[in-house]
Amino acid sequence: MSVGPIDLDDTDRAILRALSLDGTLSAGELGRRFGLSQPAAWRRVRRLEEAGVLAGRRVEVDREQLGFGVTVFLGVKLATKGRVSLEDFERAVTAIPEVQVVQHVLGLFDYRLRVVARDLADFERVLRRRVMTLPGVGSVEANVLLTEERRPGPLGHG
Amino acid sequence: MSVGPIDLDDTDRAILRALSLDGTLSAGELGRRFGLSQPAAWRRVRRLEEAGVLAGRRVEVDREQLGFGVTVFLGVKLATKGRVSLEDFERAVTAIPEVQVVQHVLGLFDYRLRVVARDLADFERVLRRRVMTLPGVGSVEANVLLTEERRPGPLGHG
DNA sequence: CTTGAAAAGAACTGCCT
DNA sequence: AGGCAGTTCTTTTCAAG
Repeated sequence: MSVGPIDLDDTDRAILRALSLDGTLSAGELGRRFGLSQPAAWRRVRRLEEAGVLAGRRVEVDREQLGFGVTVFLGVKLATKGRVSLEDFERAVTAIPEVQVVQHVLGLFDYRLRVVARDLADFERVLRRRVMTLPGVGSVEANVLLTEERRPGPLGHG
Repeated sequence: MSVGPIDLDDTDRAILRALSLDGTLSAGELGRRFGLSQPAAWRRVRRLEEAGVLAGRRVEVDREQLGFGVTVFLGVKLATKGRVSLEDFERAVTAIPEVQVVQHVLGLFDYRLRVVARDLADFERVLRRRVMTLPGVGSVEANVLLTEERRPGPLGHG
């Protein structure tokens, strides 16, 4: 797999930035934008994929369009946190379909969950019947998502 | 755009689930998996795109491969939260390149940020010189990401 | 819904500077 | 590294059942 440190030049970073916004861009289009031929752009993309920098391509599903208008972030603090209880918790939380993301974290909480629901009443059902009954749960804190903005993020020095 | 409620059948949901895992799947491959011809599968994908359910295609960039080994979630509570201070905060936070996601939330915190850094020393620099100096910041709480698992999430009833 | 075909475009290869 | 030319595959659309 990864054989060592990959160093990117400005063109690689421009390609990554463009593909982060629109994953459908073809090698030809990338080449047109950044002054490369189609094969040259294609070889750069393949190199980024082989290096593991481009880790995969995903579609973004708009949950609002599917009737899931509520997104809540839960911070979970476990009551007991031995090795076994972490595994129990992770296995159980993975079985809740409304949970989109499970993050094991260090700090005030032990886990952070991204949960989607149809509305607040639906969320309350998930919280009471699914989350609060998870094995080892101590305290749970919630934040309801209002708006979210994703940014390109850093790609290294230029 | 969206003209009303879109109802999906089991095949649509199967397609969405498959594309969430691998956005490169062709219409032909989707048809093979779910018992459709290539044009039939292609028409379903196009319908999902036109309905806005398939909101876009993105590449996933592995920040670890680029030397950003540390991801931290920050919960930010504002000291003053008038309309102006929200806008000031959002404009200023957007200018920090290390900030990947800005979420305006309701609850214990006002904003949640996803921040990436090269290491903890680098994160401390971002925290002290960039985040703590944002306009209107009250208290900041941090959780360091250990592991993260994304799941398909709910797509509606069957 | 299906199959088949055709046109366009994207991906990929080899060779050359 | 990059470009050019060519081949192959997929996508996209259409015709017809």
